[in-house]
Amino acid sequence: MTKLTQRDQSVLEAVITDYIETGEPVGSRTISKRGVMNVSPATIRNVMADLEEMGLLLQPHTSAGRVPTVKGLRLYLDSIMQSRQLARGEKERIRDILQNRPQDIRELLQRTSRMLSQYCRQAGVVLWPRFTVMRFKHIEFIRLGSNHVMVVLISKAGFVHQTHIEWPEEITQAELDKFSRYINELLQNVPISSVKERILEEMRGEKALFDTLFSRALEMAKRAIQNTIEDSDIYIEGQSNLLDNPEFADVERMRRLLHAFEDKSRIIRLLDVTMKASSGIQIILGTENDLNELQEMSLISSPYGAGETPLGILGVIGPLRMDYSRIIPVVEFTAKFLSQVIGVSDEE
Amino acid sequence: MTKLTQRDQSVLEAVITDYIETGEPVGSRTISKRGVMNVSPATIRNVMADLEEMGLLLQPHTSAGRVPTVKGLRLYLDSIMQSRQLARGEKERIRDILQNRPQDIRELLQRTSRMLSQYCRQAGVVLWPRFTVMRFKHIEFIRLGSNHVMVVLISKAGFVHQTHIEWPEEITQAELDKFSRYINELLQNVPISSVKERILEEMRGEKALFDTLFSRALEMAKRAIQNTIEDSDIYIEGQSNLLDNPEFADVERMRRLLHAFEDKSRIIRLLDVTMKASSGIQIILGTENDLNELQEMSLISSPYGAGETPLGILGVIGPLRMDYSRIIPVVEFTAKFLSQVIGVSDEE
DNA sequence: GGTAGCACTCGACACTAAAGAGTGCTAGAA
DNA sequence: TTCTAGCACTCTTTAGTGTCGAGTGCTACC
Repeated sequence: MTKLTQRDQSVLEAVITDYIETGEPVGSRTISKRGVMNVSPATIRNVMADLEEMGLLLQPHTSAGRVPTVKGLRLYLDSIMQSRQLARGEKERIRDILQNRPQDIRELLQRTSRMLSQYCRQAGVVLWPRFTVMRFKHIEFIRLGSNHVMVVLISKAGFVHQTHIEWPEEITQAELDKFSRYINELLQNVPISSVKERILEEMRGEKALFDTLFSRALEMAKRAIQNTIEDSDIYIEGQSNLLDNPEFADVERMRRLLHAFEDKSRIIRLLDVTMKASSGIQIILGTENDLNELQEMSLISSPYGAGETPLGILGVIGPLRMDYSRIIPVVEFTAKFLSQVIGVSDEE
Repeated sequence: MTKLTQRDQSVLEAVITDYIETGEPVGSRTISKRGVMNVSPATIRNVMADLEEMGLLLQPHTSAGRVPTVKGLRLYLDSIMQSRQLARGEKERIRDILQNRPQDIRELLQRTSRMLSQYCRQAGVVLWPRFTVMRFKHIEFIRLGSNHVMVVLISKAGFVHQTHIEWPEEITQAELDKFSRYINELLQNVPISSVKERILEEMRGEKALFDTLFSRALEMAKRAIQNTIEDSDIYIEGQSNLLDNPEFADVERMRRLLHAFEDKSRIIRLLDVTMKASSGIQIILGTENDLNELQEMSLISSPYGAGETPLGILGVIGPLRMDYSRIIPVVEFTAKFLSQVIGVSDEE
C-alpha cells in the first residue's frame, strides 16, 4: 500500500470527523469549506478518489459524498486520532457513581454498565468475572431439603456464587457446618482454578482415608466446584440509546441487533476472547468480529480486575460511527477505577 | 348500556378473532364471507355501527374496517372468550423446561421468563419475590476487609440475597462465625417481615444486656436486614419477539417501549400492585395501566409462590393484539407449576 | 500540481392519478 | 319489521412523474 502523504491523512481525518458528527456522506465541498487545508473542492476530490482506491473511503452511490470504510477507520484510530483527555469534572462524575460501594457486587457491575451507557450514549457492557481467575474465600453448605444442599461460594474480591447439589443420603445442618469449616480452612486463599486439583490431592491424602466426615466434605466440595466453573454472565444496559442513532431507524437492522443482545452466550464468548487477547484497551470494528449480527457495530473494551489480575472486561457497544476520541478515555478510566474499587478487598 | 344480543356478540367475536389473526382492520365483507352467521355484509355493517356506538369497536378512518377498542376486548375476555385447554404435549414441554432444577433459583426464574417469551412469542416477565414474604433460613457473615462485612441471607425456598455492610471496629472471622450461629438459631423459620421486630425485641431482652457478643451480633443482623428489605428485581426476556409484531414496525413506538423496559423500577411497581390485587390470573389491557409507555401493551399475569403463599408474579407482555385464548392457559399453568417446583423446599 | 468550469448522475421530495377496500344510506324484498 | 342489494362517497395505498440539489469526474487552463 502506498504511503499516505500528510495531506491524504488530513483529508481522511476530516472525512471521518465530519462523518462521525453528522452520519451523512461527506462531500468535497464540505471539507474544503472547513478550511483546515486551503485547497479547492476539486483538489479534495482527487485526494478522495485516491483514498477510495486504497479502500479507505467508500461512495454509497455515484453522486454521493464519501463514507469511511472499516479499513479507513482502523487506520485513523491506529495512527491519526488523538484521544482527548478526560476533564477533571468528568472523572469526578464517574468516580461518584462507582464509589459508593453498593449492596453487592452484582449491583456494582450493573451500575457500571449503566453508567457507561448513559455517559457514552451507547450500550454499556460488563462481563461478570470468570470464577476461575478468583481466589477462594469462603464456602457454606446449607440444607434445603432432604436431598438438596445449597452451596454458597465467595471469592476474596467479594463475588458470590450460589449453586445447588443433590446429596443421596440424609444429612443434618450440623454436619454441613462441619463440612464448611473443613473446607474453608483447607482452601483459604487458593486460586479457584486450582481448587479442584487441591481437593483431589487431599482426597488421596491420609486424613481423608481415616476421617469419613472429612472425605465426604471433600466429595461435596468437589461437586459444588464442578457446577461453578463455567458460570458466566453479562450486563448490557442502555440498548435503547442505540435506537437514537439514525443508522438504526431501519427496523430490520434493529431487530437483528436486539436478537444478538438476547443471545448472551455469543457475546460472552466474543468478550472472553477479547479479554485474553490484550491487556489494554481494545477496539473491534464492525466486520472485524465474527458475529453476523454485530457486523455493523463496534466494541470498545478494556479488561478490569482486582489489582493486577484481570478478572473481566467492560466496554461500550455502538455503531461504527461513534465518538471514539471521547469514549476511549472514558472506558479506559472506568476500567482503571473499577479495578481499584474491587481491588480493595482483594489485597489483604 | 344496552345489552348485547346473541348476534352482536358473534359479530364482536368475529371482529376480534380476525383482528388478532391479521392485525388489520376488519371489514363487514370479510366477516360475512367467514360464514359463521349467514347474513350479508350490509347487515353486519348495521351491527358494527351499533357496536361502534357502544364504544366496543373503532374505525381508524372513515373508509376502513373496524378494530376492537380496549372496552371491546375487555368485554370479549370477560364474557365471550373460551380459553383453550392446553394439550398434554404442551404441558409436558413446559414441565420439561422448568423441571430440571437448575443451579440456582435466579436461573430458574430467568429460564421461566425465557420460556414464556418463546412459547407465547411475546416478552416474558418474572418478578423476583420480595424478601419480606419469605421465611428465614440462614445467615452468614464473612469478613471481606478490615471494615467490610459481606452478609449472605438465605430463605427457606432457596432464595439468596447478598449485601454488604461497613463495620466500624476490627473484627475476626471467628467472631463473625459466632454471630452467624447466634442469629441462625434465633431466627430459624421466622418470616422475614417480622425479623426486624424480632431483633429489636431481643435487643431489649436480658441476654443482650449481659452478653456483648450477642448484642453486637444483633446489631449487625439489624443492619443487614435493613439493606435487604426493598430489594426487588425482574426478568424480562424476549423483547425482540415484540419487534416481530407489525404494530411495532414504527421505530418511534419501539423506542418508547424499550425505554419502558429499561426503567425496571416502574414495571416492578406495576407488577407489585397487580400481585396484591388478585390471587388468580389477571389481565391488564392497554390504557388500563398507568404507565405512559405501556399504553399500547397488555399484560397477562399470575402470581406464583411456595405452596399457598404468593411470592412473586409472572406473565407475558405483548401488544393488545395477542392470542389471549392460548396465552392465558400457558401463564396459568406455568405459575402453578413453578409454585410446585419452588414449594418443595419450603414445605419441611 | 492545483483550480475552475461544466456536463452528468443519482437520491429526495412533492405532486398527481388511479386502484381498491370499505362504508353509510336508501329503497325494495321477505 | 328485518334483511339485502346497490350505489355514491371517502380515504388510504401505490405507482409514476418532474424538479431540485448535492456531489462527482473530466478536461482545459493557470
